[in-house]
Amino acid sequence: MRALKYAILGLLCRKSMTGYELSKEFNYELAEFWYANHSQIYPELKKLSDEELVVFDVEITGDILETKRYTVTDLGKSEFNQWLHKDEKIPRTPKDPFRLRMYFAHNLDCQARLHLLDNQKMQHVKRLNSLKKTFEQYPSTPSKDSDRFGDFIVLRGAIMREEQNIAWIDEVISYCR
Amino acid sequence: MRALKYAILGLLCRKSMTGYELSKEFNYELAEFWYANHSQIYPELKKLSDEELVVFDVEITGDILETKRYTVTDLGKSEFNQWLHKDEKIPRTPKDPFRLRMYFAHNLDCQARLHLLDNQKMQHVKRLNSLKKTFEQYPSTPSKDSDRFGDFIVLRGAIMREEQNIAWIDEVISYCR
DNA sequence: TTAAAACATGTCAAACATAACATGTTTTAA
DNA sequence: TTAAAACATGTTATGTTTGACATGTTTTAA
Repeated sequence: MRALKYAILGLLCRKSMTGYELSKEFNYELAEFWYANHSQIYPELKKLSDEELVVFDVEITGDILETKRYTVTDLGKSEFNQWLHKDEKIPRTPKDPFRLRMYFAHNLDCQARLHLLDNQKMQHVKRLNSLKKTFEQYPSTPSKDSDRFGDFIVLRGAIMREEQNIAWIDEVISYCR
Repeated sequence: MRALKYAILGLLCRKSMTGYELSKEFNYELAEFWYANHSQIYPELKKLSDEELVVFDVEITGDILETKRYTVTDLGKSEFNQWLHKDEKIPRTPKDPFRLRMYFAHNLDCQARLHLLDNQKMQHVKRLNSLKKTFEQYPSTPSKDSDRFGDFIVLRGAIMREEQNIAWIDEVISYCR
């Protein structure tokens, strides 16, 4: 499937970027639905370059520091657009290590169970608050054709996901009392 | 982290099982939060056996078909229980290829976008209905100490997750019109 | 009786992902 | 001026996951 390939091509369709900049995207904004670290990104960029889906220019920062700025080619744009139109079967539900633990919860006494649940809830609440803070920066829904639309909807999705996670934990807590 | 190891140990704590039976668990019930296919399970069972966390007896089905029934040892039980008590940092949000696509939605015209969204929604509705059907088989909430409690809460979680997925898609559809 | 489905256990190659190793430059703020 | 943080690009080892290859037996239903 090579999702990383298309994630990179999509980002480069917006604007030319360096590997380092791409890496930051995956570790911050995009992280709500995709991530990759630099040890995956640099080799993938090389591959895309070999396939002539991207090209790069070398820039000099300061005196000698070289950085490669990648730009998507017409071929790259075309492959990206083809992928973008594809209907997809929904994947298997993603793995969830906490739910795996809770699946075996009957082996835990009430106190231990509530301890784990409270800890998870706290973390999800924290994440939700940070997402909400980011969301406040949108004064209104961006136009459905602006490139901020994508950011907006996935942010809304992340908020809904966290709210749902918390609601589930609350429900389990109520069963345990 | 070796989550599969603990998933298998947890299942074997309930009752002794063969690799084939474990495999079915991962491809049906457990699939809402964890999955693994037999090509992972058989090697893992061998490893657990080498580590003396499980033992097996060979049974004969029919005339000659050999099956290995695995049982967790005291050491296995102890390691499983240690793992079960562990507080865990919530992992990164799981990857979601459809949200990745929608992140780049501004490159698609309205019709193509709605086509993809409708298609995804349909699949999630289908999955939700099948989950709800399974849920109906629970006349009431199982006791929090029975081993059906785990099944019950993760099933509730799966239903909530699908409802949230559908709600998100509906919201995005409404923005696109 | 026979064909299909289910049972049953394994290996292997490729892809994907993570963390650590490796090396250096530039900017910022104390 | 100097130390820390951020910038910048790579490789390597390890572990996880998937899908295909491989081989056979037993049960069920047409």
